[in-house]
Order: sequence, then C-alpha cells, then structure tokens
Amino acid sequence: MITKQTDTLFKHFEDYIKLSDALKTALTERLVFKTFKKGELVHDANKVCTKSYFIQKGLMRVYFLKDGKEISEYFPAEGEWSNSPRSFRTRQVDIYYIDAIEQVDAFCLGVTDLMYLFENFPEMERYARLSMGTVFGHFMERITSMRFTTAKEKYDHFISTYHDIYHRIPLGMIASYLGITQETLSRIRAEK
Amino acid sequence: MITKQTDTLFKHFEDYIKLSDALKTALTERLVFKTFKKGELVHDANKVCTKSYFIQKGLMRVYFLKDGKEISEYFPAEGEWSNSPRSFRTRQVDIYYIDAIEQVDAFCLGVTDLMYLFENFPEMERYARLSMGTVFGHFMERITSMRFTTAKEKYDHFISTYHDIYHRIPLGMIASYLGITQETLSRIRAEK
DNA sequence: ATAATTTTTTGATATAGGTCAAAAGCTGTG
DNA sequence: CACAGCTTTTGACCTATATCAAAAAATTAT
Repeated sequence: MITKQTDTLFKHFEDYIKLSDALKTALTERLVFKTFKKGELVHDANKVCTKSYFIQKGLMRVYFLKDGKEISEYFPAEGEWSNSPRSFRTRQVDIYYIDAIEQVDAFCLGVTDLMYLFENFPEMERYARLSMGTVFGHFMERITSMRFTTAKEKYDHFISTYHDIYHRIPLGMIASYLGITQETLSRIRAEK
Repeated sequence: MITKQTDTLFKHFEDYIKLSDALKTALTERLVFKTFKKGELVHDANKVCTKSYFIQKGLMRVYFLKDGKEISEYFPAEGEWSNSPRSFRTRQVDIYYIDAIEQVDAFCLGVTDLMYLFENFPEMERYARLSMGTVFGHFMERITSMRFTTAKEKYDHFISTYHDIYHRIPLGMIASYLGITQETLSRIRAEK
C-alpha cells in the first residue's frame, strides 16, 4: 500500500499547532492527491469554489479578467493553500480563476471535509486562525508596497517577497500583478 | 451599578458564533471601556501593540510614516476592531501608528485576556477565524481596486467601500490611503 | 470676533509610465 | 528542421498625475 506523501502538509500544520494522531488520520483520509498539467485550469470563476489545494510541487496563478485581460492576483506555491478565498468561504461565485503555471502536485481538501474537521477538531480552528494571520500580514505588506510610487519600487518589493519563485513566473503575469504594463516591466529589467 | 454597553459588541460576535452566557460574562469581565479625544494617539509604532479596541462610536486611522509623511493604511470605524495587526499577533513592533480621527468610545481587550479566551472558549477561535475571513475579503478587494489604473477609479472604489464614513475623513488622509496626491484628489472631487 | 494654523483648491509645468506598433526571441509540434 | 504561436523587447509618442507654488477656505485657538 502506498502512503500519501503528507509530510510537507503536516509540517506546515505543525508551524501552528500540535497535530494529534487522530487529526493526522482524519486529514489523511480526506485528502485526495491530484496533479495538474502546465496551463490547466484549476478553478473556474463561473463555479463556486469547493476545493482547496495544498501545493506540494509547482506553482499556480490566481487571476481575474479585466477588460478581457488576465490580471494576476497572486501566485500560490509549494507549501501554500490555493483556492478562491471568498468563493470558498461564502459558497458563492467570485471573479477569480486559478490555473497552473507549472505542472503541479497537490492535495485536495473539499469544503465539506474541512467543515467536518472544524467541527470535530477544535485545534483546526486555531490552525486556520493562525495561518490566516500569516497570510493577512503578507497582504497588508503588499498593500503598503502598492502605494510605493515608482514601478521600480513595486518590482523590487515583488522580487523580495517572491525571491524564491519570481524567475518561474512569466513577465506578463508579473506586470499585471504589479499593475504596470509589461513594456514598462521589460524596461525596468533591462536597465541595471 | 452601571452595566457596560456591550450590546454592539455582542451583536458583532453573534454575526459569527452563538454567544454562551459564560462567554458573555468572561468577555464583560475583561473588557475595559475607554475613550479617546480627537487627534489622540491610540497606538505608538515604537511600542508592541498589546491591546485591541472594539469601536463603539467614532473613527480611527491606522497609518505609517514614509519619508516623513503620514500614509493612511485604513480607517477602523464603529463595529470594528482596531489594532496594529502584525504587532498584536507577533508581539513585535511594527510600522503602524493609530490615532483617533474623531472622539472615540471603545472597548479595550488585552492580548493576554484574548489568549485566555482562546484557551477556554473554543468558539472564540471560530469567531476569530470567521471574522478574519471577512476582513481578509475586504483586503483582497482593495488590492484588486488598487490596480485600477486611473485615480478616479480608485476614488470611486473607496467611496463605495467606505460610503458610510468617507465624508468624515479629511481629504489628505484619503489621498494617502489611495496612493495619490491630495491635489489630484481635490481635482477629481471638483470635476463632476 | 480676530488671529493663527491647518486643510483644500487652483494654476503652471515636468515626467513616469501608458499606448500603439513592430521586431526579435522562444517553445513546442508535425 | 521549419513553421506557428507565444512572450519579450525596443521605439516613438502622448497623457494622467506628480511637483512646486501660492491663494482661498475652513478650523482651532486666543
């Protein structure tokens, strides 16, 4: 019998809470291993997001459409959860699509299963609260950085927060994430 | 004996969880009523933020300094908690100051008391997770809006999200919140 | 009230970065 | 390999918004 490679995931949980064997089992039973090909759609904005993916390997992109153009919202990577946050939370459709920038290995957890875990393992509530706090902090920092006036400053901040993965993301996607044109970003990269 | 006016606060909690009498009592015992005069400093960036304020009446401003200028981060108002998020969470200093835009009535809850509540009332964990989700949603929407190209679009989005209180916030503070100059904002308001 | 201070508006000018267009560089497929 | 379809770069030009400066309006203090 093949054991699921849940090490990374458990390690992630243990950054926030102590994992009991019972919770480990309950999690393992509910996680479904899933892979996505490069470019494959992970979540469609026209549907309610009922699944959250914990990325083991690879890189995704959360984006939305504005005037027909794809605007990157953020890039979930190894060791992070990926979903359409509000849709997953409120069970309503939202504007975000998710696709795979690279081939992805992930564990899938459905809302219903997650709810079961919240009901039966109070420490899951704590995990969610604490891990959400971390993400919240990143978002705040990002808002702060988006007000840095020049495009160069925005790009520099992007590089520093995404230093491990920025070279794996196409230029055009980074430009829309920063709210600048790809021409401008290309010029910023050229000088220096 | 004077009863604390905890109605608004309890109502806020009950948007997310059912409040037991025991939790109500535990909360009431730990909340300290506090007022701030207009312009008074609520939190100093040079200190660790150990208190969270639930605003009953009035308006605050969370801001930081960039090149000696005050940049508004957001404006906590009636029915919301106000603190320096990362400092409160990590017990380290952070860049944010908080002051009162108007005279404020608030309930103060210290970190230690909050920790006690998390330890003894699992439903508090759930409350925190869920209410944080709401705030998280607002932040995401804001990041999306910050990429709207024109200053006018940013301002329109601000008006729609802060429609109840935008007229109570001085123009200069709104401008720095949006990342535009106050001259530009003044001109936007003038036309139309 | 009157003065003092702060906030907002108005004007003139400069520039970062947008738009449009086209060339160059990559990547994958039969 | 060669072609098709992307992605990135380069160039020319233009516009929204920043800057700087000063007047006007509003708020606060004496």
